[in-house]
Amino acid sequence: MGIKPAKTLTLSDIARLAGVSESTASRALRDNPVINAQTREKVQQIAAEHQFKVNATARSLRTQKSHTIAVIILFDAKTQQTITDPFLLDILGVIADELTRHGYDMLLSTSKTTDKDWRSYYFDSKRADGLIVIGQGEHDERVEQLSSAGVPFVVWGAPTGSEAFAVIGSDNRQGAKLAVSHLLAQGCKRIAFLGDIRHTEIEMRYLGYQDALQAAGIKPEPLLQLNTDFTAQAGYVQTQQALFKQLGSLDGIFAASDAIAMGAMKALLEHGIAVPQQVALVGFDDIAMSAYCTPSLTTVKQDTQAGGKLLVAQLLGQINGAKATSQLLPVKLIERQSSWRKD
Amino acid sequence: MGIKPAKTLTLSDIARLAGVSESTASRALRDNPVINAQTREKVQQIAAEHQFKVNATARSLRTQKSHTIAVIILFDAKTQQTITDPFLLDILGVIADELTRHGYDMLLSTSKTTDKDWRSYYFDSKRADGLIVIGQGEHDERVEQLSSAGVPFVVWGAPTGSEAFAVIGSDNRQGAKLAVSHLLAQGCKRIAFLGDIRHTEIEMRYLGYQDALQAAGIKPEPLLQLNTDFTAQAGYVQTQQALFKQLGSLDGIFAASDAIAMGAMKALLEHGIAVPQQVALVGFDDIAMSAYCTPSLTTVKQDTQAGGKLLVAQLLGQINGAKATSQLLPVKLIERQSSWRKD
DNA sequence: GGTGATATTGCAATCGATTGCAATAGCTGC
DNA sequence: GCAGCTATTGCAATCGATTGCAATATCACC
Repeated sequence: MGIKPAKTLTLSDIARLAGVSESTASRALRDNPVINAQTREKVQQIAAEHQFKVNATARSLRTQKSHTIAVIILFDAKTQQTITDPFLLDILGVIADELTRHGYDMLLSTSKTTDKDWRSYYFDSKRADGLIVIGQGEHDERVEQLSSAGVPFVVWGAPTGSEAFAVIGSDNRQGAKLAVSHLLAQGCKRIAFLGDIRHTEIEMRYLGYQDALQAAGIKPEPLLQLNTDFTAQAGYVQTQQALFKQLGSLDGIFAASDAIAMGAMKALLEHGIAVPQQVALVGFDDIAMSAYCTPSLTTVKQDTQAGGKLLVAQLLGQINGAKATSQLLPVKLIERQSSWRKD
Repeated sequence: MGIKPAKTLTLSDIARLAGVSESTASRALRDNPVINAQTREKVQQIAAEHQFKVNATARSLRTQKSHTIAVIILFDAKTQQTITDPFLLDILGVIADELTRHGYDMLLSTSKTTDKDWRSYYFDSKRADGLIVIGQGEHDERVEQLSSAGVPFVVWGAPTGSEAFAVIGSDNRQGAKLAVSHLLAQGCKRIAFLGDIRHTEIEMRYLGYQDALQAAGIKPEPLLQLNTDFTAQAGYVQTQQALFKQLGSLDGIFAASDAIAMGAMKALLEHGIAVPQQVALVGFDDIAMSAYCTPSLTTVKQDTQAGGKLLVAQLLGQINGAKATSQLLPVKLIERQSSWRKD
């Protein structure tokens, strides 16, 4: 108190202080080469002295560019819970850094809220110049809408090669195949799949799972696929149920995310089942924690660094008129203790 | 291609279509009671038909309100890495939901980028009406600056009762005291503290640690406090080093975050040290994973739900002229296997 | 000295919505 | 039939910056 919040200065104030017109001041601040060097420096110095900052709103209105990207995190419409998967934070961090590096602001939203119509809310209203949608979810219609509306946007999800918009994502199928082949190589015969195949990405992982089994001459058993939400809790519960039921002879589990895998591991250990000796376990994502559980978790590493950068690059390119293309990112199997049977 | 992005309509288009003036259209859309009911409905219907959305930029410029809050995540200036702690995602999710519930957008930024001056960048430029700063860090000067500049903002950190701005945060000291008292009650005699006390919040936890020891007549040993970053890796490394060094007689560890605790647990188990029998372990935060490691992690639960809501409520209140006040949130000890010596 | 080219600067319109104030129409009551 | 109200609507200014175009100054060169 006592300190009166100095009324923010406007460009016209700066112009007056520098003894030039608003237009000159504006050009000087934007380093327009048409302005005399001395004038430019004088204006810039005065602006700096007074800590003048261009009013972003006015600029946006005039230039018709918000220099802002909306990032929308989709999550399960059923479990109306907040975002929790650590993997999200990973990729979000990369996107945030990339955007700021390019001079863009990031508007973050979880889909629950702006339920109906992102396009209207973020794009038509000029809040954002483009959208990044994370999690293609269950073939969301809202994404399809976007593509037919000329809105610049990219999706983190499962590229199929045939979609009408740009999707960036890991090679889920190949990753899953690597994981399951690895389990088979460790001697596993009956491998369960924990993951909700109604999500496109997970569906691809399930296909990779089947690929690996078939390549080994094993017929996939539909009963071994258990729809599981993206949480440790869901992994725990499903594993418990699976073990209590007819699936007693399991000797391997492939979980569609590391969080699920950790839940599964908990359930196994609680039942006195040795990991990896009795049941070998592989996850997906390679979140930071995976290396630090016991036994440490074998998993398929998604390259969030490359993914985030690519999302941003493609989107900004699209905003500048280029055509964005889908892209599949290579993945890598990280072998750790949860699957490693050395004998 | 083929689909031409229909030029977005403006208010004046709607007004023309409805056969009224812009002012009437504007008032009709905002449910201004001075407008005739029939006129209002006609305008609203036409607007809906054409999916008209008010240009947020123009509105912001005219009303001098952005209806946007900037959320700034501070992290260690030393380890210039991206945000990774799962706890952040927790509270971020709550804040995001709360803000949208109040009709505000959320601009997210990590401090690395807008290094110098958030006030200028977010507030002076009118990008945001207020700021939420997460992680008070090491007595950041930039926060102090804010308070003397009349910018509406609140901080998630460690309320001391004497700061010049509103800080919301958990009762870190009490939480730590609970945790360490619990360890003592389990029979621990020499308890290490893993956490970087240059962070205000961690400093408070260290004070609570000392409180508990002193209450039990034990003199805290400075050597048992090890500065540790907020990662599982740091927890792992520090624990390893601690064990290799002179601290062989440890029988308890209090980690300043769950991530650190999990790293510590890994190191202990790798060395064949039984948890909790030889060394009992307690963390802080209660992130989702804590219940699913093995042994499951005893921890101090922070109420992110209450915290996020309070941050938003205080900030919006402040924007509307109320005075924001600091507040200490109660915490709760969650006893799990990593510390429970039943005998 | 005159002509044209070049370097700088300023005028004024513009982006799209909001809002104070004035204007009009319709109605009431005497 | 008219003063005085109320209910509605529209005019025009405004928020703050950007930019096409015009205006002026300066200089070179013949």
